[in-house]
Amino acid sequence: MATGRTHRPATRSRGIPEATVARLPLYLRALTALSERSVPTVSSEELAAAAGVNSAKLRKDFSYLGSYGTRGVGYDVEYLVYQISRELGLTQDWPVVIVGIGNLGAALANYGGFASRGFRVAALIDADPAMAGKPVAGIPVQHTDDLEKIIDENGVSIGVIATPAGAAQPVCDRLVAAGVTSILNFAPTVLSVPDGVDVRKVDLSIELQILAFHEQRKAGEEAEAQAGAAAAPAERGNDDKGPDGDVPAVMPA
Amino acid sequence: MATGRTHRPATRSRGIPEATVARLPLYLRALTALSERSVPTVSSEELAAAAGVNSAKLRKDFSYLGSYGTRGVGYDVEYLVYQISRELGLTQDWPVVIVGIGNLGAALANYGGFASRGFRVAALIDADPAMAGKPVAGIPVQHTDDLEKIIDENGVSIGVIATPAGAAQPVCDRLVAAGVTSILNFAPTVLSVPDGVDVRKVDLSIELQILAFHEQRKAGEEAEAQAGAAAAPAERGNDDKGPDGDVPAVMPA
DNA sequence: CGTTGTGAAACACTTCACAGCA
DNA sequence: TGCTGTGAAGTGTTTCACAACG
Repeated sequence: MATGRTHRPATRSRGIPEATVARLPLYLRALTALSERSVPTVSSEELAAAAGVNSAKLRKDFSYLGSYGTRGVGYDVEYLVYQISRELGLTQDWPVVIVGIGNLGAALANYGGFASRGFRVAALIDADPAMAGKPVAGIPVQHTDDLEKIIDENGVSIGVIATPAGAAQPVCDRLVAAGVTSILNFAPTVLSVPDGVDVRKVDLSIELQILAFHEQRKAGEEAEAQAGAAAAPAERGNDDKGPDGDVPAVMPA
Repeated sequence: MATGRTHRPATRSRGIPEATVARLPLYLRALTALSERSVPTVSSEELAAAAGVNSAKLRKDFSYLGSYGTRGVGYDVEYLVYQISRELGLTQDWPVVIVGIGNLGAALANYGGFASRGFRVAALIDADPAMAGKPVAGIPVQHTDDLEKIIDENGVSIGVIATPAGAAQPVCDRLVAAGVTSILNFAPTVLSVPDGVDVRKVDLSIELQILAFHEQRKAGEEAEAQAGAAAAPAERGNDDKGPDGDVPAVMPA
């Protein structure tokens, strides 16, 4: 996962577990694909496969939303798309600003997945005066000086930070002061925000580091297996990282 | 989510919990910053603050690695940097290929956070013949046709997919067939891979959708509080004397 | 002292397994 | 009959709280 929370869940939603919320977009994506293929209904088994989870989890997740299925049949695709969209708040329009229009900011501005889900890039903001006025993804870049005005005039409550690490906290502070209450942070730094403001982060290098950890472990296991260990190879592995392996670092006493 | 499961007692195995592994890069980043400021030691409290977690969790996490602290003093910064790096496998060089050199791929190629942590962009690959030979981030783009050869010659085991959704699975299949065993997927699609291959995904729009969910909830609470109205329809059974029932958060009346 | 390291308790999430309904 | 919805059991994670120790 690529993400983190800053402080308490505060209100534990309407009883919907955070883990479930995090999967709703996944279900929505799978359902949207089915909808485009005009599939009328889908079973928990099929939908789960399409979303990459197991069916018991999916049914449990849906049970938090309500009883939207029909026993013996499955779920109505269109209806479920609507219910999940509503639950996620995607039936309304969310104006978003992206701050920091470098490579990543530009990629985000161009990313089609936003517009198609109720997110509208209301403005692009960058500190470089040379960028001002230059269109990126068809939207003219504006200067940081006008940040507060832009937030205010567009009623923006969600901000995306794609600046260098050093600029992230000051930008964050200004966004929050201007009324933004949700922030998606791509800068590799910990942001501190007041209570009531949500921060999620995406750190590209963290994901790679986690992969490297498992990759290293695989290599260790191979070597070990080769060395003659019997090591029962797990039947039925889903996605599985074997237990031990790897050179002993320190045996915790 | 590419997470593993360790069935089997694992009594003595030094299995580090997945949640802990996911935080190690965070600690490492904080420690690196301290190291650059030549701070010699740090307490769990200070380091936890810098990493954005609480100190008990941090100590517990470190306890899985070994006893690297000194009671009454704290942790030696340099030593801890080394231990965590080693644990994550960052003391070795990881050649990585990026497939799909659009906006996002280019952003990734330019991202400094990789190189600084043992990841080396060994090659950039794109299906567009017009891109071939064009340097991005100083690295010439190569054509998809040569994918297998590139993987093989560079001993690549980690691949990054930044292609459009439709191209992701075929690219994934080829990467895996060529020997890649860890994949970081930016395409908004579920990849299926054989056992033994790790996939982690980063979906930009999913993060925004999660924010929208919470944002909507905030707005709802506000309105509710203001209207002093009693709660929502709540069309679902949910009796169960479950954990803590519904959370206060909203002061009704 | 002050801070780590860690059992034990609390909590969160997942999976099982099957009753109940269309 | 086939599939949903869900208690209950199982597993993983966080937090508490304090003994151990430099």
